[in-house]
Amino acid sequence: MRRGGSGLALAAVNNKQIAKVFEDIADLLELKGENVFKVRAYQKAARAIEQSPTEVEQLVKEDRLRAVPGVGEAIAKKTTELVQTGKLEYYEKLKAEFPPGLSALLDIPGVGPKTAMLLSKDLGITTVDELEKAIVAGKLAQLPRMGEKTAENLLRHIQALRRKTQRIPIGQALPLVDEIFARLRAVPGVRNLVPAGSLRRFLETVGDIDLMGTADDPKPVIDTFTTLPMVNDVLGKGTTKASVVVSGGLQVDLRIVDHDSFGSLLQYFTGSKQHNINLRQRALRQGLSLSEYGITVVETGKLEKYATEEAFYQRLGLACIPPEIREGTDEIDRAAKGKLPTLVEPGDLKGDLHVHSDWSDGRASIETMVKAAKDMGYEYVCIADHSHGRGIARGLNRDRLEEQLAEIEKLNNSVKGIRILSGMEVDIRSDGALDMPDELLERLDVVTGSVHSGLGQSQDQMTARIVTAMENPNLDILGHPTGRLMPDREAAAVDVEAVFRAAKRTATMLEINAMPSRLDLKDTHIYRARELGVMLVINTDAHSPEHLALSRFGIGIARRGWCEAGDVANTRSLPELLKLIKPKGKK
DNA sequence: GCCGTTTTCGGCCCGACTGTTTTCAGTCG
Repeated sequence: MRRGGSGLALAAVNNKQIAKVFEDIADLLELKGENVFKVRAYQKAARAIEQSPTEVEQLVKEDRLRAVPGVGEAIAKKTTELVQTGKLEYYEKLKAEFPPGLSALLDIPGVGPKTAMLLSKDLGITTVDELEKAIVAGKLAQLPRMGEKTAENLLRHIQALRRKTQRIPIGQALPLVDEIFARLRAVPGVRNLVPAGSLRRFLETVGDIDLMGTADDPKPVIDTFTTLPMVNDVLGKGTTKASVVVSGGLQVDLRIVDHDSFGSLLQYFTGSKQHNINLRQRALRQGLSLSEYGITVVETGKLEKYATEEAFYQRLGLACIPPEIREGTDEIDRAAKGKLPTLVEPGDLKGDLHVHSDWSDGRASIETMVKAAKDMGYEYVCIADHSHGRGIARGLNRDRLEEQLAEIEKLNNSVKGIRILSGMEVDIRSDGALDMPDELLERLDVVTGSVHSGLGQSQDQMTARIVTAMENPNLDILGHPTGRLMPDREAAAVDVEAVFRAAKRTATMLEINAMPSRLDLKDTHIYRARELGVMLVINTDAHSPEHLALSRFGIGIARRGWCEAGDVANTRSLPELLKLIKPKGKK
């Protein structure tokens, strides 16, 4: 990243920042009363750019910007200006047309562009605080189409907005859903309980939870749901759906429908929004109109119901698209051409290559961890304790590592049905050196290298440090590559593209760390790594036997990155896995 | 502003709710 006071300095602009500019532009154009389709074009481009697995800076360099869906001539030109100069004149001019802060009014549910402009023009309101004061002073009712009820609702929404809880990580949401479902399954006649929305698509955080199900009689299911022990507040309760707030402030919606229309409903509520828009656009060309109720043949007006998503997609000439990739990129085209990936599944994993024991900071003995791995049905497991640089984690020095190797050998003779691989999660020191002599690392089956200290290094330093480590022929896997720890620690400044290219060159695998607080190799990272032909590995970083089951999170995020079993090293049988490690010239 | 298995122009997803209306505009998911 370059710094400097001069306007000539090139600003590094990341995808998120570019997307934010286009979202802002969409808001401002909306306020301006521009053509809604133009507004939507900016919104669509913003989303596509945010989700782009490749940094836009890279795309500009390679002149591939137009390949991003929704980016045409005008937006490509603006993006290029933004990347090259760090500024966008069009945006600056547009912003100057409105009082600052006005678009923040759009965050209030119930306030759209028309209302925001009305408030600004007639009452001079440009901030949320001013709006609140005006409502309390009873000034709102004098405006056209604004009654007492509207004022009351707006006030409530403003207050709710202030205490709104943040999106919660999927690592917290999923166990909560498990618990709710366990209780709802006890109700007779209930079937098909599944989460929908962002949770089903396995987004790393969710804003609320949508649950779906079918039942012979919805009433007892709804009743059970609204009286669950974790429910703090019931927002609404009807014959087929209910909304509650659970402890922690998270909203959970449950919808119970007939068995025969479940497919279209689930499809609709799974989203994503852009996926559904694209799907409907395509359906219209086939003379079909889609809704949550089913598929309507436009010509005859006849509604067809679908009990399963498979049948729903099939009617449109498509294979059923896995929820994790329904993000409105090119998944529909791929489905139409029969070129959907066969995504990796939990049952594909044959081992875990990053497991700690009580030799360092794990909570269980090697034997206990190994038996737990065997219970998972694994063929192999790799003990990877910390190196001594991690003093706080009781990292192993060379003597204790020697002892541990002897212990593993002993256990391999006594424990049957699973192979214990020797390994280590060795610290990558600040200069890129590994925290254990090469002659010892050479003797290990699998070596994972991780950055645990000096996380504040500059991007150039951090990138060079990691690349240096990967150039060590003894390093097989780069552990938790960006170091993000939710919710407190941001990813380290690292040039992901450069690291991935170095991984390819040095045949180093990248770890998809399944620990829900990490998941630091993100969906877009995974997609890009695959594109570059980098081998991935899904590990849990388990510190106790229960942690081994967290692999579900690694699988979920890998699926969002379009990962197939072949992209993941630990879906291979042991001999095949060892072949992947060999080419680095060890032993 | 984007985009093309009818189109380089003329379209652009769908249904529901709310509050204010006397037939609907605005907003949401």
